[in-house]
Amino acid sequence: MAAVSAGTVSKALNGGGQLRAETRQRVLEAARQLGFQPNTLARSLLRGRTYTVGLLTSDSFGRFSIPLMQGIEDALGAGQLAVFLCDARGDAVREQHYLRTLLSRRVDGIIVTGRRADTRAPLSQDPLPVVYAYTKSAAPEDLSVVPDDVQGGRLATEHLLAAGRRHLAHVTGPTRFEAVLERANGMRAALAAAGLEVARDHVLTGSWSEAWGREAATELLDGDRHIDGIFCGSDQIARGVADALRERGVRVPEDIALVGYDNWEVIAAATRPPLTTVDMNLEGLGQAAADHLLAMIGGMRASGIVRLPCRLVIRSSSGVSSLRDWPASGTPPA
Amino acid sequence: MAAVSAGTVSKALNGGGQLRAETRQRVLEAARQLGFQPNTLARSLLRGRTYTVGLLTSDSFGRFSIPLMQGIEDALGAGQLAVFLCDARGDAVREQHYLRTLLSRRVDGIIVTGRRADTRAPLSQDPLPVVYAYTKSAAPEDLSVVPDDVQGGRLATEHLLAAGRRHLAHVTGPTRFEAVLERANGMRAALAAAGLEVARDHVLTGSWSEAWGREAATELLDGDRHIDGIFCGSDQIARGVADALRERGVRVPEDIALVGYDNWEVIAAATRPPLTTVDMNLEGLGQAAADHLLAMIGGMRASGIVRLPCRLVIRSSSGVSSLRDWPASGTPPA
DNA sequence: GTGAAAGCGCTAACAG
DNA sequence: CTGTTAGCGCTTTCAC
Repeated sequence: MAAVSAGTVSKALNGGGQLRAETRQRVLEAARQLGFQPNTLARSLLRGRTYTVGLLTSDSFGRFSIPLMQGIEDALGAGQLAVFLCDARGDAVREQHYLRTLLSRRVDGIIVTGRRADTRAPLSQDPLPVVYAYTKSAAPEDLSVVPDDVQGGRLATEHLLAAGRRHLAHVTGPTRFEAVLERANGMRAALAAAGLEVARDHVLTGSWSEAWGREAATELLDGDRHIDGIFCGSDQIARGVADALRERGVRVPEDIALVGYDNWEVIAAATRPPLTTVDMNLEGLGQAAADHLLAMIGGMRASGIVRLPCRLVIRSSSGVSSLRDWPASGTPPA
Repeated sequence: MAAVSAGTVSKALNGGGQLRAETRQRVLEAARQLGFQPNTLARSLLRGRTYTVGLLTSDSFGRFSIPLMQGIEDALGAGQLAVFLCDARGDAVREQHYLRTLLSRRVDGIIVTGRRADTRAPLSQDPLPVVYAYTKSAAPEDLSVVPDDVQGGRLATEHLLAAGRRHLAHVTGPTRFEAVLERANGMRAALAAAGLEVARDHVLTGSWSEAWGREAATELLDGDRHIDGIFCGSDQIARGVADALRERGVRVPEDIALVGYDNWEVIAAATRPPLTTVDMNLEGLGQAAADHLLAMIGGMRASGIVRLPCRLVIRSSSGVSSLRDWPASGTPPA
């Protein structure tokens, strides 16, 4: 239509080569009129790069995957990379199937995500850049990006200490989750730094549910323990605790200050009073993972475990009003 | 390696052509040893089909998108189709950008999803199969798959009627959502069928939040209304209502039976008492949308609005114990 | 039965 | 400056 050869069109559209401006205009105009979209497949075939990455969830897409995916999409979409979605549902066979699919589609790299930040078996796919996000690869030569749950636990505890609380309890989830241990360790570290420690019967482990939160709160009140602050391993637990306390006539935060974990908006904001809680900044984590992957695709080698800091979101359950510890518009330090 | 030509390899791997069994074996063995994965791009280039579809969320991936995506992935993954993820964040410019990307990548079709089942502008992309899932295209020649919210409202109401309740109220979300109107219409229809109607001051519209549920419950109790059943437009609202009722000494379900909407497990199951609620079966909806898309890719023409039935999930808030209205293992009628 | 050749849509290198 | 050629990895005729 522009009466030029295919090669010339290519140069015109990609801004390359030596072309007369008039010719370039003519081609561009024709392309516009025809609604011409260059065929990415052909280009990929030639270049050996697809500008596509695979997103492989080992567990189903859940609440944690959403912000993570947004962050990943953000970081990759800006770089014009497309994302292939693969939900293995925790099934190794499905995962293997998806892995083959991604390889045959020649993705430039893969991001593997989990439901909890626990350790998992590596993909063992030598020639391809892989980043593990919100899950840790058991292989030390892999790169994993996870939230720093020790720091998160510390953050929550320091906040309670800053609020003048000295008799803290911890109500958390099942000990088989690494996060449970790490958050508790963070708590202990913060207490130790203040010359305090947490009594053995002030740490209650159970499930991640509200029901467990209510049960644990009851147990804490029934014993003869003096408690003025509770750090909960999740917002769901914290909500259960808050409900049980209120129904027993214990005031939050006046009598007992409360800090949750996850910043699950729909839970944390609806709790009475709204929960101060630790935010793992999963969107930032997704972005960081994607950025690392891009670097690896670019030839950079990287391995080990990158821990990203959590931040505290302050609402009223902790009785301290102050700004968030970093500005909402800012990004967490990488 | 198998000492045959590329053409022969192709026939061997794809099971086509006339080959000696021994040759085929030799090729297969060599492919296995080499870990050979045929390059899907090259194949797509040739066939003119990519076995890939785009998933375009107009709103961010949220709670409703998860089951939807699972259903879509299920239906497509089984057919060996891959899914490109595009999150337009409700931004028309981003959406346009993604649309171009998908076209240049030559997807076989597109599924457009929304956050609420409301009407949206069509993609106006003539030559490509498109299905709208959990959102309705304004163009009648497009195909949209949405939950039947009128039927959902009817289901909830009939259940309350079956529980012997006759004085029903409705606490729901903002009237700008089509679902709010449709669910209310379903309620009215069910009541009319029983020779009843709902008083104007028994329908309270507000936001989708727990706080609104609490506020509305208080309002209902403070007025001099006799109410023995409340149908709530969402589980969050229902939870707020349940909390407020309990705190006012009203027993659920003995004094007032409660039915929610969404079957948002984490809310519905944690409510005291656990909520009977309407499930829109979004996973099934995703599957149906994907199946329709496959049919369209296969050459079938289809248009209009497909409404999929909701089902009732019975817990204790409605005071009726019975089986779900269809077996958990079954699939909803398409 | 198997190999050789052409071509999917594009771009890079080289001619002209 | 622009056109021609070759080739990315695969499948599909068509000879042999």
